[in-house]
Amino acid sequence: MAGIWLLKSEPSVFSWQDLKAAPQQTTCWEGVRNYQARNFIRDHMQVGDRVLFYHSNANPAAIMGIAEVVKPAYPDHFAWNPESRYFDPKSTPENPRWFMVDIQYRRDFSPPITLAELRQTPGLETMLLLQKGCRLSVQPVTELEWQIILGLRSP
DNA sequence: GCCAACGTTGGC
DNA sequence: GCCAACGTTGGC
Repeated sequence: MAGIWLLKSEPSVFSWQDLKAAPQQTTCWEGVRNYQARNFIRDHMQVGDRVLFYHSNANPAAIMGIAEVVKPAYPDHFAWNPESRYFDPKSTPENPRWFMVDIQYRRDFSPPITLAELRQTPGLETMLLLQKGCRLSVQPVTELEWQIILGLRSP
């Protein structure tokens, strides 16, 4: 069964609007430099997985909409570029340390689902995003959490 | 801008 | 393997 994920992005770095404006409304998800997040990407993400796109360090912090994984994990070549902010000299083409997927826009939540709204929603109390101190930028989402969140913006 | 929470690094 | 120091995240 296809997985469900929540991806965090700071809108000042890469926003939901940036995704929608990208060619084919698709982007590579470069720059993940945390091992736990890397493992989710490399070992568990599949084409067709659904993605909640979350704006962190934003006002307000919110889930902006839904995207989908359209390319399976491949080496994050930004790690090999000394000019990149994501450069990591310990990652090489022969032995890549970091991986990314491509995601494509699917639809908006209108309005976005703010962190405050998520916190008020019954059934989401154990969602990883809402746990104190959880900084993980790639998080698995349960089917139940997904259904509850979709229900907040059912057409 | 503050600061708590967390992950990583590196000396020992 | 321990753990202090440091850097980063991210809500507020």
